[in-house]
Amino acid sequence: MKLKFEVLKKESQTQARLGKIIYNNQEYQTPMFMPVGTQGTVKTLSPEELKAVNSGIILANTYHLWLRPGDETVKAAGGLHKFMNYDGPILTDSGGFQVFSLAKPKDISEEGVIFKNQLNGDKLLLTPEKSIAIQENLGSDIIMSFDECPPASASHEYLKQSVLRTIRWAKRGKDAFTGKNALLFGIVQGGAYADLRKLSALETVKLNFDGYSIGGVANDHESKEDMYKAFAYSTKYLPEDKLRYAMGIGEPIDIIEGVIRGVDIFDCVSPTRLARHGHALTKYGKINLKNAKYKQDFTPVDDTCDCYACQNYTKAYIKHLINSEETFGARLLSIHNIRFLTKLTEDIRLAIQEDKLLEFKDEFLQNYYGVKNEK
RNA sequence: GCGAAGUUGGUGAAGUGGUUAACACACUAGAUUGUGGCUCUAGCAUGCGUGGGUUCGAUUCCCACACUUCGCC
Repeated sequence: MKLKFEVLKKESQTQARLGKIIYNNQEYQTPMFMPVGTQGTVKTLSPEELKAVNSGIILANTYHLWLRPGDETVKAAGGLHKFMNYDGPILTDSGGFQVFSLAKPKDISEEGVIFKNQLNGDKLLLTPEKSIAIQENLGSDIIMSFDECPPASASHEYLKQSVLRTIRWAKRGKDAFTGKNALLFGIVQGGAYADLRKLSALETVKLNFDGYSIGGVANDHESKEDMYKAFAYSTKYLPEDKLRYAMGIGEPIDIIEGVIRGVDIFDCVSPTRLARHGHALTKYGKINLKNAKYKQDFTPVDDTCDCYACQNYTKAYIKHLINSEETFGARLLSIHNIRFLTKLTEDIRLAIQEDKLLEFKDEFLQNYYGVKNEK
């Protein structure tokens, strides 16, 4: 079934929107944070645990599932939902980010991108058409166009050529898309340049996608200022009635600033990756449970949190698990960190409802970056 | 009691008559934004068993003592 989206309310002080997604007879609200499950699993969490932290859409990755187990296998299983036993909406990345992170410039051509299969060394060609076909085989609900994601530090000229190529690729992908059961998103690129974001957004919107992504952000150590410009310059030209998705964004402050600039959905590996490295997001900032000061701290990770980890376990115990490389530690912290971000978006939605998003931001920042939690 | 070998940071250990005692693990702290869980960065012995001697200079050479391990009574 196709996912439906509608905007319920616009906030009075900012560009923020409160929205609703209907999927599989379930209702979800935006702004939303989406955990990443690259290989058909949000690392260490079961689908039941995802539901328990009030997670909605999750991500999966075309490139990884294409290589293993193969999209044909997932299709034979009845699609990714059945394969991984998850009945919520699934969004798939197109492999575009892997163009950025894995391919060398010489491997990128008009036809597509040549990858070396990291598992066995095979040479593989991923094209816009192929990417869409794989995503349809996977049974994705929200499909991404295959884009080129250049570093933020790239020159204006390079970024312009990249934007134009991404638009040509978007058109090819749209033509290949069957449109049966999924939404197809176009991707806006253009770094932090107002003219390029405008060009990219307007030309992509002309192709009439079901939603729009903002790509090329949070890479290459760009400044936050540039990231926020990229948000604003992109959403300015996007239709009001379609979902807007900031790709790869997940620091709490970046989510808030994105919402303020009209972004609806965000994804990020950070809650689960930070968890595996022993870090926890808390109301009073990010803490590192590897730090010696938590050795005998028998209080919860965040005493304002309602998650399974905070309700049942202490910092000292989770620290011990992390130090001992026990996977249960990573699981507890992943549950907590994802819950922290889904709770953040719940609070953001409430603030939009009350037209108090800027006040909420100030209060959040005061707690998160202000007086450090020393106890 | 006699003989042999050996004593370097939390651990395993390298090393040299002369500025900053290698490396690894552990530990301490930091990084991580469309995920390899990989990883990366930085810190970590003012001192080389104790005392004395030789020397311009000793962790390194010599002597004594202490301790450890092994062998023999």
